[in-house]
Amino acid sequence: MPRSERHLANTQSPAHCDVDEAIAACRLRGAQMTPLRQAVLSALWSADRPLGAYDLRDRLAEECGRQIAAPSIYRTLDFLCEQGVAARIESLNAYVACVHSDHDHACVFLVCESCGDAVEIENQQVEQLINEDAKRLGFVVKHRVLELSGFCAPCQETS
Amino acid sequence: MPRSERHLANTQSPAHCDVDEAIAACRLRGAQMTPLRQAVLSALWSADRPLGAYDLRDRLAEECGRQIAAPSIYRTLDFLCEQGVAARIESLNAYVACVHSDHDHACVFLVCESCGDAVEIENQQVEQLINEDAKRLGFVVKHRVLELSGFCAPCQETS
DNA sequence: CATCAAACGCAACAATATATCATCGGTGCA
DNA sequence: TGCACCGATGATATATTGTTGCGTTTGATG
Ligand SMILES: [Zn+2]
Ligand SMILES: [Zn+2]
Ligand SMILES: [Zn+2]
Ligand SMILES: [Zn+2]
Repeated sequence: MPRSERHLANTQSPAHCDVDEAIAACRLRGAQMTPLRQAVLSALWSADRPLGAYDLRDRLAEECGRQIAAPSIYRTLDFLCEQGVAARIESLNAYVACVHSDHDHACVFLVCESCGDAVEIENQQVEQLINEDAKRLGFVVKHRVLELSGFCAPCQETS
Repeated sequence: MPRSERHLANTQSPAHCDVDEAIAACRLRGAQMTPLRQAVLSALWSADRPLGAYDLRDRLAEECGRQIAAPSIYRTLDFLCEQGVAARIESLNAYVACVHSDHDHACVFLVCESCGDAVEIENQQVEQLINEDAKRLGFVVKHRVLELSGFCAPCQETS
């Protein structure tokens, strides 16, 4: 199931957006949504799992007919992550479209070791607890990496 | 301040161990604590920041007089992480000695973007909340990646 | 149109991680 | 003793991921 339909099955997070909304939101913030940036974001939305930078390059190559160089891919991904419409999953060296890009939040990913898919959830209580810890230590948080790896429900049945 | 003295300054986590205790604990579990494994773990304990696999290789080279190949380093680090006496920080591609290896827990790291150091804390409430989320979705958690990047207290004063 | 900054292309490179096979040393056993 | 076995390590090559530097193009703006 591609990311664009995934929210139908996710009971955790009521607020969602789609790729067009994400693009519109970036434009509203004054960001340049170039063809490449839109193409990369679309590719992430239509993927059924997190994509590495080089996966993305190959997928775009098929669509565009030409090879886009690695630096362009990385720059584009950096941009999309800064805009909050995509996110990097550190434990996979891969990227996904954020399904909650209509509001500020810390993405939490459940990454299945069997099927490779990553589901995004949100938990404001966790965010708050972590912020309190950081504050107590005088640590100013700029970015949060919250990833759980394991086995998703469908993959457990088949084992 | 190397990791081996760090606990004196950490008000968060009362329970701590040192490198010798960690080695002893592995032995009790029946794990083979070879010279290489002990050397790598000691290097992590005496480091004042997370070390990449190749950093470790270079440090060990100075001590041992010979180059240890990358695969050996990675195998050793995998072993130490499985034993719970070290941990990988995904957002840095680097490794640290775990300061709470005397009991099971999810490591939480506060990673400073300025000085590069990572302080480990523990938060059982966060662990529990995350486990509940996972359970609700039928997801079986095998591993948790909880990392906050930002700026530590000392580094804020100097900016 | 002229100007300027941001985005992009391109080539080379660096850093991180893995695959594969050979070797070594202890353990158990004929 | 001689030998098969197994886990740990060594060694080489290679794969994957990410970056730097620099020149060119693009597009917004006046
Ligand atoms: Zn998100
Ligand atoms: Zn799965
Ligand atoms: Zn720990
Ligand atoms: Zn710092």
